[in-house]
Amino acid sequence: MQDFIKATAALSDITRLRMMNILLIRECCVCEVMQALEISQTRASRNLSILYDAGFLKQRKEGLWTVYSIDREGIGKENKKYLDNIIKAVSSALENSKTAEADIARLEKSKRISPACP
Amino acid sequence: MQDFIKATAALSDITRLRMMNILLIRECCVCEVMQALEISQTRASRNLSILYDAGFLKQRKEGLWTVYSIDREGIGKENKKYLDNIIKAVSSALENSKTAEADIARLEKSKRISPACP
DNA sequence: CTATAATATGCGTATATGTGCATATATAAT
DNA sequence: ATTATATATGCACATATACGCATATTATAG
Repeated sequence: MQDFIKATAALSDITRLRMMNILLIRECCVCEVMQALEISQTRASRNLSILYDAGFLKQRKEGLWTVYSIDREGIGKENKKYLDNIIKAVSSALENSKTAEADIARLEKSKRISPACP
Repeated sequence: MQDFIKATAALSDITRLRMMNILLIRECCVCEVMQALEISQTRASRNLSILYDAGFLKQRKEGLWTVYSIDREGIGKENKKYLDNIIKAVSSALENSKTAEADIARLEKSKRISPACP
């Protein structure tokens, strides 16, 4: 029950919903999320952590980058069945949103920043 | 998108989740909710309103009582498809919760208070 | 080892949220 | 009308949340 509350609390924020929206398209490092949503680094990092703690995302380090993506395996687990239904709800909630569309448009131009991308 | 945020915010609270739990069993007036969850009148009324505003409940007046119940028709509507998935998530989140069980046990003894029940 | 770059985090602050108390509102009975 | 009862709501307060700024941490490159 507490896990469910954590999950719904994580989604009841527009910044994090927008993050789910672009992550449903493809994995992103923090700086790509910043670019797509046009938000600060702190804000991106903090909110991605919250989605991660709630069980929606997995993360991996790739050089200097922390890459976040939807944790499809974790979400499929029997003891967290509700996450699956929540993700479906997220998808249907994002339909017809101008903001969500604009984020995706910017996502397409977003790149990992500088030095040398793998 | 704002509606979805309202809906998830409504569910990210233990009191309101417990309310959904008992309302999934049967409709209740405010005083029955108070008894089942052992909470104050203010708390019951306020939180039921929040669930109502979020689109999960419908209400009707029956004499002095305000009776709340899950709004199954509203939830089924095409433009609020996500509510359906959220309700499924609620149900699966409530499985194996001691608190939820205790609430149901008390719900069975809960009655509309005094004068003359219809 | 030092410098640089991407991300994480401590802290302060503004705003939002949950609650109880007291009181208002509405309905029904006398 | 007056009274009693179930529910709703204004207000105050304590706690939680979201954010930016500055700084710490982690990893790469020279």
